[in-house]
Amino acid sequence: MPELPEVETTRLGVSPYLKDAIVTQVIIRQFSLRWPIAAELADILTGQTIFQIQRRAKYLLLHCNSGTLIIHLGMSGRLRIVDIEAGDNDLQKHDHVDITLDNGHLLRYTDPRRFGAILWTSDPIEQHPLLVDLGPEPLTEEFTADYLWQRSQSRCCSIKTLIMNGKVVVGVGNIYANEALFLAELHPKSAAKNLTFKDHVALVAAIKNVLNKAISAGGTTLKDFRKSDGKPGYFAQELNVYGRAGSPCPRCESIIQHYKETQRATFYCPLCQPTISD
DNA sequence: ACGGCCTCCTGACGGC
DNA sequence: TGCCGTCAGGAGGCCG
Repeated sequence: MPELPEVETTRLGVSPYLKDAIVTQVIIRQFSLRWPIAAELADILTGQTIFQIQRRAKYLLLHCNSGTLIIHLGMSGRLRIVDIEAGDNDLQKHDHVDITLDNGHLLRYTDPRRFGAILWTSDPIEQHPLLVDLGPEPLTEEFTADYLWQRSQSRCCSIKTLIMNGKVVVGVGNIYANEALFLAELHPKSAAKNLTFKDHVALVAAIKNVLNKAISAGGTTLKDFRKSDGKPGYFAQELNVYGRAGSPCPRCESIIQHYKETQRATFYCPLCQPTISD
């Protein structure tokens, strides 16, 4: 589930419970995630106060007294807040980590595919190897058409590959890359360097637009954030092309096409998103 | 430096 | 019903 809007929704949902809470206990049931959870994590984290919950790209950063807990949800990760008293009853398959707090709640990390990560660092967070080379946040003023244009000029890759590259801009996953290219009326395969400046203006606006809308839609699920596990699909009815191969384009009713672009499912409208020739 | 392919893992779904 | 192949929202690592 987690693309940037999901991670941001998660941050908004868990922050009120985590902020200024003290960790009283850490239970790790499964150490084997993308990278192994440090054996000493429970000892390190217990007793720490969580001061601030930040998001950078798709990483959640829990700033504590003596360092930062880095959480990534991978493809299938979720966080939820559970009442301590309900804790054992609520336990489900793939609930790998519990972080118990002094306010009667615990933060529970679930991840069936285990592509996610939970890492601790006591170094300055911006220098962490996973974060140091990341591009700008798409929803900040740093991410402009001028910037993306400049980053396109030396590239041979497709525009879709470019906007999904975290060193260029973070947080644009496969769904929103597809959707943003539809809104900007650009073929995913277009060579980045062949697009005009005007194309970049449209694309940057489309990326910001689709991410903001998805975050707003996530906000509506926020209400039942503590209930079950907020089913996905709340933004699904707003998707124009993703997952809609063979269906009519919502704009012109041409049939949505489908292919693989660097191993990722890619969808486009052949009429609205014309091919750019080299 | 860059682009493309592979990989980690479980679960859902479609075809036979 | 069950078995098997295919696919899935991420992204680091490796190779050319």
